[in-house]
Parts: sequence; C-alpha cells; structure tokens
Amino acid sequence: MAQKPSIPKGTRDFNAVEVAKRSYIMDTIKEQFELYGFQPIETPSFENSQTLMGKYGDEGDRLIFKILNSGEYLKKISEDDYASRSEANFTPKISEKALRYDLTVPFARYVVQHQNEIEFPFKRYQIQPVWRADRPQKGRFREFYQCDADVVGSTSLFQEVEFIQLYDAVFSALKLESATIKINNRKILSGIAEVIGAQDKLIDFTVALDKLDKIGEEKVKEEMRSKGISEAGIAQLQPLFSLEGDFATQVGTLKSILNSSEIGLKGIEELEFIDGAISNLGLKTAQLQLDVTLARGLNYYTGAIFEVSAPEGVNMGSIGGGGRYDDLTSIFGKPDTSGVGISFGLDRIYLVLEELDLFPETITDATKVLFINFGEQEAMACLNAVTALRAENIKAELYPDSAKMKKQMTYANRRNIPYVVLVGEEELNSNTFTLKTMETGEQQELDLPSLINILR
RNA sequence: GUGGUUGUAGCUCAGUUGGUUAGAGCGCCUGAUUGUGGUUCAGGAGGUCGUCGGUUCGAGACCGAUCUUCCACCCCA
Repeated sequence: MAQKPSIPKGTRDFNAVEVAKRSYIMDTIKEQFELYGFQPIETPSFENSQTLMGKYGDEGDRLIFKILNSGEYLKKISEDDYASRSEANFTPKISEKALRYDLTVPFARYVVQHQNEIEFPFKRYQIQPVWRADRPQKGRFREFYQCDADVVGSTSLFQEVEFIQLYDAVFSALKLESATIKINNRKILSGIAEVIGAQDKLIDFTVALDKLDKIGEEKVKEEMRSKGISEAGIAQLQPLFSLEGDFATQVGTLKSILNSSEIGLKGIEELEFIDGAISNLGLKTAQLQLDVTLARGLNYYTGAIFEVSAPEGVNMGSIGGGGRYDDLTSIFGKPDTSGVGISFGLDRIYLVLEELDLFPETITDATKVLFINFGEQEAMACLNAVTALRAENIKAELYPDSAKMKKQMTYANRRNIPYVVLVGEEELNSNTFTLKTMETGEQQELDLPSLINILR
C-alpha cells in the first residue's frame, strides 16, 4: 500500500452518523439560543494577529495557530532579526494572521467595529470552530466547536440569571440531566486577595485556589507560598478550605472573611441576587452551585464566572463556561460596554452524550426505499416513480448501474434501507411495482398510488 | 512547552530469550443462487510489522530519531 494519507493531530474526520449527532446537539443549542432572543453572527476563521495576541495571557499566545505570510516574507527580514533568535520579535514579522482561538475576542472586535449598526443591548450567538495549538488528550482537540451566546451593553444581573436558565434549558433539552452549573464572582476573588494583601497577585492566587479539589489544601498553600503570598495571608484563607453547605451558609462565611472589602461585599451582593432570582424561577434539571474556588477562565472576567462540569462519573473537563466581562471592548477602543456570555463545548458534550448513551435512536433519517436497476428501460420507469415519491417527501433513490441484483440488494442491506422496489420486464409490462420489505422479506405487487400510500 | 504511553491485514488483536514463507477472529471479494439482501457452505484476495536510521550472520521484537494515539502537567471547551 502506498503511504497512508493522514490528518494533523488533534483533528478529526466525521462520518454521516457523527455529523448527524453533532447536528442534533448544534440544532438543540441553536433552538434554545433563539428562544432566548439571540441572533446569529459569524466571523472569519482567521483574524489579524494583533487582534488575538495578548488577549489570553502568555499561555494563550503560545497556543494560537499563526499563519505564515504569503510571498517572499523572508526577504523582508533583517540580518539582526535572524541573529536575535527571538520568537517574540521574529514571529510578528513572518506572520500577520492567526486562526481564532475563541469566539469571545472576535466578538468584541465585531462589536467595536460595527458599533454604529448595532442595537444595544446586543444579543448574539455564534457556533463556529476554534483552533488551539495544544497537545491533544481526551476531550481536547486542536480544532473544536464552541457555541457562544453573549449580551453586550447591559449591566443588569438579570442577564446572568437568564444565562443560568439558558444552560438549564439546553442541557435539559439534551436529556443531560443533573448538570452542575458552578458559579463564582471575580469580585469575591479580588476581595479575598485584597484582604490577604495580595491584590497584585490576583491571577497567581486564583489559579492556585482553582486547583483545590484536584491537588488538595496543602499543595494549594504550597503553590501560594511559592508565588509569594504571605503566611499570614494564607492563614486568613483557612475558612475557605473548609467551605461547605448550601448557598446561604457559604455566603455567610464569605461575608465574615470579606467584611473589610468593599469589592468583595459587592461580589457577594451580586451572587445573592442571582441565587435569589434562580430560587424564585426554579431550574428544570440543572443544579446551581456556589464554588468559591472556581477561578477558571480568562483574565477578562470581572463579575460572575460560570463553569459547567460533566455529570459525576464522566471523566471530562468542563463542558461549558462563561462570565461577565466589563472591559473587553475597551481593548479595541470602546470603553464602558459591559458584556456577559456563556459557551458550550460541542465536542465535549458529544463525548458525554455518547458515554451516557443519550443520543436519540432515530437520529439519522436515511433513504427509505431503493429501486433496483434492471436496465435502461426499467430504470427509466423507476425514475418516474422515484420522482413521484420524492414529490411526496419520501426519501427514494435508484441504484445507478444495472449491476447484479445480489450486489444491489447487498447495498440496500448495508445502508439499512428498509424497502426495495423491483421493476423488471414483467412489472414494466403490467405497469406495477414489486415492493420488498427488507426486514421480513415479504413482497407485494402494487400500482404507483398504493406504493406511495404504503411508503408515506 | 515538560514527562510518560501507543502503533502488526479494512477492524479488534496474537506473535516465546532476536531464528524458515508474520497468524487468528470479524469484515471484504468470488461461487453454490443468470429476479432477491441479512442465515449457511466452499474458495480467494489483502501486511515494506507507523516512518527513517543503527546494532546483528539474522530485527515485527533490541537501540536512536521522527510522526501518530492516549494519559498526566501547564492551560483549557
């Protein structure tokens, strides 16, 4: 065999069944998005590097796929630039475009660029692939789909409330019950950092805290020490490590820690509002859970932070995330525009539904009847019938070649086509159709109206 | 980017301390059956053992590099 062709690592081909299952998830999400009043937009696969670089932290920059310039780009590089061997310096000179890394930053760019055509508050959804130059592992790909819904131009906390309802609505529609929507607030994290005298180390602090349930209390403290957070500060965090109970109990503990922090108390107030509203409205199947250690997400979140974890027992990272960002559009020159949004990880939801066997059985809607081809004249008569069936919205096809009957029958069998129609010399003369039901093997001779009637 | 792991027929996998012509099941093709698939029977095709290099009289097996798979870390959906 010649050298086998292949696709880049972290990418996948999808067959017809996989496409059908993916469409099912996508259509479900889309339906709920629209039910909540979001309008679709799309943005290019690649953006100017400048738009993306520096928006996701150093780690993010590393994971952005850069596109090599066209033409004789090397001729424009100076000897000094070659000699410097510095990627930070060299890369921008040979690459001016990059594949999008998420949908939020391109959306911010879109909002700023089209601000005069947009009605605010602007509610948009976007379902498109994104690319990350990451090392693949379970549920982690280099090309994957995000399904985002965001609102910009409103600071109302009712948006947060509605997004929680939207998460609940989507997962309920997908029969993915008992999804846990974890919520936290960046202001609380800022408040805690302030209280322990580590305002300037907010990111290090939150990243360490985020690992609590994964690496445990001691290792978290260790990491905080190594990042230069004081022993006294860490001691003040002690109540956090044993935070338990329902929403109100946890909030009570937090209040006692944060009583000197204005911003922290503001965060608590926001949380209480959201929780109060959700309690009032109720959720169908999802659970809302306060998780103070939740710090995931990008540096641009300023208020609420959301993350949805897969149901217990399924080893999968988060299947959705989101939050409030007060300042995202200011990096593109439009200050004071608050936004909040959520994202669904299509590819991970797929894996979870697969693992829990939650896809509906009738997900593929394939051909219902295949006409066997006996020759030119017979095929012509078949095509007439096929056309009539299609006009009745019955999925029908004619085998294109007058191959051996065994071959044509095998073909129908393999494709799980439930009915086969035979039109040979005999049927041609009597203007009838022999309909065979594949499962039972039964056959009956019919005229066209009866055929349509049975197959409809 | 760091550490580990995987690769043998279309698929799932055997293959002994390195030793003739690399096997099985399933699938595929042909026929039994010229107007009947899914069952049965008979026969058949298909592999540069991921790739490149090395050690050896001899490599699917040992060593190195590289690609790929999966996993952990970093980070993240």
